[in-house]
This record gives sequence, structure tokens and C-alpha cells, in this order.
Amino acid sequence: MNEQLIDQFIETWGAMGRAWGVNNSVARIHGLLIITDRAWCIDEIVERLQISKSNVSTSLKELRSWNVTRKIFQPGDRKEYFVCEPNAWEMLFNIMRQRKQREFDPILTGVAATYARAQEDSAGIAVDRLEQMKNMLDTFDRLAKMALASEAQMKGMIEFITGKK
Amino acid sequence: MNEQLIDQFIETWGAMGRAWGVNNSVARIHGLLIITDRAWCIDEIVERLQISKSNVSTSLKELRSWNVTRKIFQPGDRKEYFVCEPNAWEMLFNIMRQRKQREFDPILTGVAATYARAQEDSAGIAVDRLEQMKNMLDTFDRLAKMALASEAQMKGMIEFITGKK
DNA sequence: CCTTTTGTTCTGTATATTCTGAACAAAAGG
DNA sequence: CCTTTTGTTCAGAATATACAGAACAAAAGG
Repeated sequence: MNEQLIDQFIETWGAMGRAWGVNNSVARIHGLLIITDRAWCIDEIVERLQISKSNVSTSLKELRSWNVTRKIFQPGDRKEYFVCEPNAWEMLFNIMRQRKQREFDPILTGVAATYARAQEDSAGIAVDRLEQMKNMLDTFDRLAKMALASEAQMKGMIEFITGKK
Repeated sequence: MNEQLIDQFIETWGAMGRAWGVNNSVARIHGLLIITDRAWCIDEIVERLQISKSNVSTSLKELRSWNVTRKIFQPGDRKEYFVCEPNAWEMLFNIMRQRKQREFDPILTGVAATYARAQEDSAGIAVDRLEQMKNMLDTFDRLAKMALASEAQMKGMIEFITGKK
């Protein structure tokens, strides 16, 4: 087993998580599940990453809420084992769907509300900028809806744009 | 002046910042510069947002590092005033360029390095997943380079995809 | 020169978050 | 039933982040 190489990937994935606002333990566990070629139970993760069982338990719960990890059961073993979504694009899609819903949609609603009220009373407000901002968010909303509707569609889109055969 | 409406937008923008890993004060100041129709000096921001001068100073420095805010000088006034990039798309582009450079590129480098080493010694490593991950990141890199090269090109792309006339 | 204005940097405090160990719950085995 | 295994939840400790106020720097005005 190439432990050092695994560590290197886990570290990279952890850095990625930090950059995108994901908890370090959560990202590291995810990295471990991605890079290794097997299912892990909680105690094994505790041992491998040297973090507490409670931390592993809650982190795995969060990973499941993002639909990137799931439980499996081994025959004749009471323990729960965990694996990650094996398809990289599907994984990304699941994360993007969740993030859009949790983080983008409320912002769009908020900006649209401000924009609507600014029509009535615009004193001191840069209405043109607000409108631009709203239009931009609307465009992203439309784009995201299309892209996230089907994996095939998004990949088609991207290949078309980047001109890859 | 519709102070409440301005507050509402600043709050929305702050929430957006939090969701994307931006410091709350930084995001609120940015929100203030976006929504209001004028240039602000440090003391005015201190007064309006009720945060300390040191906080405003460092936050503005960060906003400048993202190329979304710049200093201007008023005739016959020693104070520095601050305005935000007036074009919403240009603002987004500047942020994306910086984030790609600071946060995405190192990840791509890291994963590519792991991938290269995994060719030699792949014991216990899910090489197929690593390859998928690397390919996905490469695709994004290509896509981002194209999109960020010119504002017109990206807007064209988006309009083409979303089918907007 | 000395004072005033303006902005930045530094240091300690307050706040938020992350993480651990312990307590707890649930269920299987004997 | 009682014990063991397994996983979750909770309370507090440890850590990291954000922030304010003070000290400092730079430059203009007199």
C-alpha cells in the first residue's frame, strides 16, 4: 500500500475543501474514500486519519447529506462500511445541486426582493447595478438548471464549448 | 435615502460572502459599495456599518486584491474614497480569475502530481477514480481559461447555451 | 519644525468553529 | 437478561478567526 501517496491526495483534497468552505475532517475523509480502492468502517478511519470517532461519525453524516457517500454492509459483519460515489461527475453534480439549493437560491431570492422594492423607492440606490446583479444571477440560475438537469447534457455542453472531440 | 433597503441588500450580500468563504465585514463593505450610488471614505463606512476603522482598512485592502474595488480621489480632498467595479460581469470575472489562480490551480497541480506517481506504484489506490478526477479538473481548467479570456466570449457562450436571444 | 489629518499595522480580546472524550442509545450475541 | 459491539449525541476544551483599540507611519498644512 502506498500510504504516502494516499496521504498526499488526502492533503490535496483537504486543501480543496478548505478553499470551498468544507470542514477539513469532512474533506479528508472524503479524500480517503475517493483515493482508496475499498470500503472503510468508522474505526478504520479513526485509525488511519488519527481523528476521533465522534468526528468521523458526524463527518460521514455530512458527506451523506451531500449525496457523495453511502453506507454499505459486508456479509456477516455488523459494522457499517462507507464508500464514495464512484463517478466523479456524478459526485460533482450532487454537490452542485445541494450547494445551489442551500446557498445560491436564497441569495437570488434576496436580491430579487431588494430589486422589486427598489423600483418603488430608489433614493440613493444604484438601481442599474442592482438590475445587472439580478440579471446575472437569473442567468446563472437558468444555466445551472439546464446543466444540472442531466449529466449527459452538461458533459455535452462542455465538450461543445471546449471543442474536445 | 432608503436606508432599510440598503441594509437588506448588504445583509444578502454578506450571506453570499459567508456561503463562499468570504469574511463578513469584507462582503458587507463590498455590498455597500455596490448598492449605493456614490464613493465612500473609510470614516463614512465606519459610521455607516458600525465597524472599526482597522477592520474597514484591511477589508478594503482585501477587496482591492480581488480587483473589485479601487481608490479614487476627490478634488481638493486628502481622503481616499472607494468605489466598486461598476460592471457586474467584470466584477465576477475578476473574482473568478483570482479564485482560479489561488484555489483551483494548486489543486489541479496536486492531483496531477498524485496521478503521475500513481502510475508507478498503484497499490491500494483507485487509479480509475484518480484519473476521472484529473480529467474532470483538466476539463474545468480548459473551460475556465476559455471563459475568462474574454467577457464577450463567456456571455456569448452562456447565451448560446441558455438559448436567450 | 510642530500639529493635524489620514491610513496601516500590531496586539490582545472576543467570538465562532472544530474536535475530543464521555455519556448515551440501539441492537445483537450469548 | 446481561454483556458486548457499534454508532450517535452532548458538553466542554482546544483552536482558529474576526475584530477593536492603540500604537505607529506618512504626509500635508501651517
